[in-house]
Amino acid sequence: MALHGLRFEISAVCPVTRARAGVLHTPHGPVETPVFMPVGTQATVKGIAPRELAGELDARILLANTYHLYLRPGADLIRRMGGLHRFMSWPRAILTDSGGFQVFSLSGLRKITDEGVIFQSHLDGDTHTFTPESTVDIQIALGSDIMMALDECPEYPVSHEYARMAMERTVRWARAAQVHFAERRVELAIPQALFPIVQGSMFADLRRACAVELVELEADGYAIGGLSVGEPRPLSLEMVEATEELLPRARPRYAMGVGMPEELPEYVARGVDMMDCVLPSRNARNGCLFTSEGAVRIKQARYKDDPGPVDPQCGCYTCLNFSRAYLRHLFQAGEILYASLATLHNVKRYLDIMREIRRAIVEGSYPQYLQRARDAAAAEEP
RNA sequence: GGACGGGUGGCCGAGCGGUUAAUGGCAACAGGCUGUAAACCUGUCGCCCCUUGCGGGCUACGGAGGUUCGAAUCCUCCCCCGUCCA
Repeated sequence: MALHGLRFEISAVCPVTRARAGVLHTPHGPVETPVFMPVGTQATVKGIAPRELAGELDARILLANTYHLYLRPGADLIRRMGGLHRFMSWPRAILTDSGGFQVFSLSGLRKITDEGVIFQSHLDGDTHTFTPESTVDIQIALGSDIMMALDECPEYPVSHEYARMAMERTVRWARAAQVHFAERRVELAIPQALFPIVQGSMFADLRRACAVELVELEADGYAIGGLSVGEPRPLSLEMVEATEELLPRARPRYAMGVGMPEELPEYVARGVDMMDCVLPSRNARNGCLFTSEGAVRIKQARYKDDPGPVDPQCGCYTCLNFSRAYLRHLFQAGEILYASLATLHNVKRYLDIMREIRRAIVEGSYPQYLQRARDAAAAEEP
């Protein structure tokens, strides 16, 4: 049995769906799952202070990005400043993405080889190389609680042949990362965890093959990556279904980069414990607020003189104190407070959804919850 | 009173005889955003018409005339605005 840096306790299991509720015991505190992890790419969830994240929002874990922090301000600097937690004054858990997604999204600036990725910085064009080993080292320097193995996230659509090649490379990289990490873990006596990432594009056979290979690593947890890259929504869920049953039940599963609010219960129903997505924060800044009654595009003229709160059901600072008219005004005026208030609300919405989901699982009523969520989502269809 | 410089679509501002309903920018409006190159990007943006495809009609560059096949662009007068000189 592998030495797990991360204890995962399953506290309740849905008798009908694949959903389960648990607690992830990280070096920086417990994380109740299913969990949504707000994205703080550059060591900040844009627009929200850690005081709010840990206080009102009560987020237990954030995402940060290896690629961005490596380029700026540099992993070594962050290490010298006491590590990422101290640097950004976030005492709770942090998961760092490996930079694999940037390999995908910066496709014009990179070259993939078996050894790793050669890419150009989007900041100054400098050439850099990421290898499975180097990204582990960077993440160790950052001091994240959960590190991700370097992977290749293919675009969509892609041929079966290419998807297979990328998947096999991702498996090789995951092994290399795991071996390197195992050495470093013993050497440094660090409590961090490392997740490999299941790839295989939208081909169930490749997803399964990948999962089988990765499970042999006896990793701390498993991520399902390469979703939400432009494919039809049902495909994402199918890929999770194809993968999930092969992953060890005792380990956390992380669906990377998903999803829309109404999709969250669907992933959980398919056995996903962890998710992250830029939607709540990015869409907030771009004028789209998620509410219990669907999306409110606060930038629309119809809210110009709307005195009501963004979401009457929401108890966040924004909803308790400000009108839609005021928020729209702030958005129109380009005021920085808008981003802050809007992001606070959207992230709260996501975290609230996850808390509702968890409560339903624990109470044994998740199937009913899921049905209600589906009905509500269907009612909001145009 | 005189000398210059100006008045362009919601605003600023190009154009200075013809493919100009009129470059740009801003504003406005709509849409998009899924491990964040994103406080970003795309589209629309005079009015009316069969949504018919680079389609048709009307009204437009301070006002009124004029020159010309053709004018926001040239000429005349008038009205405003700015700067300077008395």
